[in-house]
Amino acid sequence: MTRQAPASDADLLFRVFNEVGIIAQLSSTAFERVMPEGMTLAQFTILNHFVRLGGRKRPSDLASAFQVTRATMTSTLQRLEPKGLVQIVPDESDGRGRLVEITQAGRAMHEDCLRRLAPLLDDILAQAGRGPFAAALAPLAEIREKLDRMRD
Amino acid sequence: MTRQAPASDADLLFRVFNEVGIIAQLSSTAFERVMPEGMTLAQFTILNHFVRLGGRKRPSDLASAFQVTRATMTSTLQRLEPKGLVQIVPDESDGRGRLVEITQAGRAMHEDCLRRLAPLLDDILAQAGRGPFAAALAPLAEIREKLDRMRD
DNA sequence: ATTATATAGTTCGACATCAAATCATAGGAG
DNA sequence: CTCCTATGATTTGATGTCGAACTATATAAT
Repeated sequence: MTRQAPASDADLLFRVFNEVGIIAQLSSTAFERVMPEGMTLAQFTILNHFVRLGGRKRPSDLASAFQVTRATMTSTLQRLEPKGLVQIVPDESDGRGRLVEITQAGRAMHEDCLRRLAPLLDDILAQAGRGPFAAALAPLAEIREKLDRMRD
Repeated sequence: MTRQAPASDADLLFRVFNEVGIIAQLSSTAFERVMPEGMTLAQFTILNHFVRLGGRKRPSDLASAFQVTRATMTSTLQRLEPKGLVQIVPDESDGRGRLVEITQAGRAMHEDCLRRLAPLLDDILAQAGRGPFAAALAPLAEIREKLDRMRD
């Protein structure tokens, strides 16, 4: 039902990356459609990080945590800060660095996002069940880890 | 090894979408780093479509085939056409429509891309093996299919 | 101390992407 | 035939993303 067996290993990889690309696309736009006006997945991901782990982080540490360039992180932080969702202060111990932390408004926004996301996740679970997700998680984590390591 | 079991179904979905997002990011930038100057994954994907299936397609059909908006397809075609990789002609049977087809230069570019991609795929296979890809393909296809259907 | 190299952050230009608005043509209802 | 709605394509404005170039500070080498 899911088509024929791949003709080669290259073909297999091609198909996996293709599915991954489409799912990333569909899921991120579905997420953003239910989020509060102006919030994006990239911005939410940063708020989520601080809600889970707390503390302060340098922009470059956030960049490597999320596998984006420092330039990308600069850009995203420049949208979060004016909205008052994060606060950025100079790093006293390093004249080059800055430190990012979440604000109360940021926590509230995160809560709001989670509330709005819940029905969407329920919908997806109702449609697909947890089966394919449970089956996909471990192999995806392994692929991600290897690709990640290849970058260095 | 791959962390703890998810605390909830929502958490499971979260993690899968997170892995998918990172893999999509890493793979597309890895692809683009080996491609000829100026070629992107989005552009290659279109050439690939025509090499595999031939014929002519309307932009809106391409858009739905690749799960992007018509606006996105317009933008990508506007980069391919000036490079002479595709040709766009008016649709005689519909005054609104246009028809896209690949050119000889487009086929040559596609060949070149494939040649450059091969070592990268070999690299990935050497690092990760085909195992995780084979394990991930079917569940990913199922997830994609369900998400896809939810859009309508 | 001076110089060289590395690192943190930003800026810039390019591309992909979306949503919303717009324009043109097609097709159907009266 | 006229009007209304649907559809194909484009434009516009915003965001995320990259790589490359740049500024400033830190660290190491001599």
